Amino acid sequence: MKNRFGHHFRALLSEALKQLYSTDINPNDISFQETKKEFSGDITLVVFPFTKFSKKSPEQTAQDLGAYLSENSGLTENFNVVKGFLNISIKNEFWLAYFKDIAHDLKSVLTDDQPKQGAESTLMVEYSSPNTNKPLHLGHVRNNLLGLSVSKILKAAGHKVIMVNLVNDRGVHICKSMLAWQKFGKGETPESSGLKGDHLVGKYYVLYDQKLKEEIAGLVKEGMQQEDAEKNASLSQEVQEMLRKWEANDAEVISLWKKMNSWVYKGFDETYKNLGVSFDKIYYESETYLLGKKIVNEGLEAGAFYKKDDGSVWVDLADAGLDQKVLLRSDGTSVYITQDMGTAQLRFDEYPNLQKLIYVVGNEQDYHFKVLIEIFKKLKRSWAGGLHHLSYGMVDLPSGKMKSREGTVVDADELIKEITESAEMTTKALGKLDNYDDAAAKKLYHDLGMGALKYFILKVDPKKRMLFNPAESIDLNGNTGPFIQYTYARIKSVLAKGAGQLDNKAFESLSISPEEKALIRILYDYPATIRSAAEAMSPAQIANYAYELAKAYNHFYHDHIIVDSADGLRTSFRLNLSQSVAFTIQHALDLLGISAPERM
RNA sequence: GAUCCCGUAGCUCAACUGGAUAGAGCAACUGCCUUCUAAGCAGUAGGUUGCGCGUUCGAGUCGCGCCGGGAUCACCA
Repeated sequence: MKNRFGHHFRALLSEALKQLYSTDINPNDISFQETKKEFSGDITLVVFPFTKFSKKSPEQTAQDLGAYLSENSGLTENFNVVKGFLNISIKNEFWLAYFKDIAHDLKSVLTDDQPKQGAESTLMVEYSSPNTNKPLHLGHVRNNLLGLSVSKILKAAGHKVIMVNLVNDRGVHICKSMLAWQKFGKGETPESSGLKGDHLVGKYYVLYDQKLKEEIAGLVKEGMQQEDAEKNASLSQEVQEMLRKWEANDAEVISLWKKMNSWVYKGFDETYKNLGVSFDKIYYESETYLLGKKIVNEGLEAGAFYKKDDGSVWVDLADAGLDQKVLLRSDGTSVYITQDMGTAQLRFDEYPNLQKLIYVVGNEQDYHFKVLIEIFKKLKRSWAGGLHHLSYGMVDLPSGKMKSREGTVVDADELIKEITESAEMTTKALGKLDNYDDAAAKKLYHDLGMGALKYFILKVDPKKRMLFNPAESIDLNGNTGPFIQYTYARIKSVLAKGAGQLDNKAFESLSISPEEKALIRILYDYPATIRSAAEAMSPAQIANYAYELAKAYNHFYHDHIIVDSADGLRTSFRLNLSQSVAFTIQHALDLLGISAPERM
């Protein structure tokens, strides 16, 4: 049971078991659940587990416990027993009292309900982490949306969160686009070509691959073996040479590298802005890739790692069920994981209060992070248990996997553009643009398009692989972002109509309809939903919650007149209820990075 | 080959971590705008939860074995 009164009833039930059956059960081992809607009641206790103590039938046990709880809880209206299920109805007064609180100040209720956590619960979320050799694609979009939303949810749950990005700005793959531009670019720039910087650089990354393939094909035609041709192709040798020069700080190469990276960053900034993501701090791999060697040496001295005859350094993780892993090459240079060891150490040095370091990285790197965590356990770092890989599934297309070589990658910028245009078309077709100036209309299209996209991606459990169907992602009906946004705008419209009629708050005397009670119940669940979503690091829980709430509100809206001149108290109640729902929807959407338009 | 993840309605996803008759949306069909936004509401239809054993009062959920899909197993990142 996620509700707070679950706690109240757990303690009481524990006492009941002691009184009635002389059995000691820890209240935390007891759980209540929501009553299914086909039965009457609010919360349900499954009594089967207790029959072995009561030595009575499930029905009789439920009766006994129900009578006890009913007498002693002070919250119980009545109860009924169906088979082994004890259904308890909570008094309307309880719901109305809670509602009075949130109608008075929902914001405080939300924050008061989260555990008080100070700077000692600082968390760091690393996400996005792009390569600077090509533009962002759909896979990055899922990463960015998850990283942003998880960060916001953790903040809402009372943590201090530092959002960081680790930009992969160096390495062979970066040199490939640099080399191709140098050889074939003829000085092309974003300005001269009109191309967005990251797309321009991406173009040369692709071009490198093409040219290399051509060269290899030529060599093979001349009689060389495929493998030798790949090694001996002048392009791949030049790339290696360029990387060596980069690492040797060669002025010309560094200058080219800086120039092209600056193009990419400008392009990324635009995409990030459209996605609504931001970072508190950006790490660059060019500045961190050498970190970690010291840790390797330390581990070597401590006997946690070992050196092979050729000079390479390894860690043996067999006792953790993993393999051996290389940490330093035989020439002494560092590999990918060495860098990650260094940055992790750096971050815990920089932020001594850091409780958790959360990596938002795709599940193809599950093994990598298992290794990283085991390494730090072996090094006996106190914070090793604070490393957490938030592993998310790949994004598939209806046509199958995204493959950059086959050109089936969905480009992030293109996607954003199309989805915004689609929102524009629908909005115009529905004729909803009275009194909008151009700027407001443009913002609305963007908010709706991004609302559709973000909700579509975030409503799926992060752990699961998901299918991205472009046609469905722009859908605005049913279980979609715009449906929830629409509900918000609709409430805003009602509130405008009832302006000035919210002040009468003597709700105690009101009887409430099932639809109204359902709404209060759902509102009541929100703080616990935030906690649960934070613990699971799952924006999907927030998305599903927002949908449930919007759906319940539309049901209520359909069945009841809100602004009723004949009944001021009821009007005030329903307006307050509507306002609370609007606030909660807006809050939940914000946790997903989605904005709620005032009208649409 | 080894290890890990996933199989729920035609499609996309839920199912409060072992509880009642497995729920939503899309697509299909049927109703509801003279009343606060119809991007809405209500209804019909759609299931042997991949298959088989087992654990127990109870299994989509836990265990074992198959079948199918994916990922990882570089001195790449």
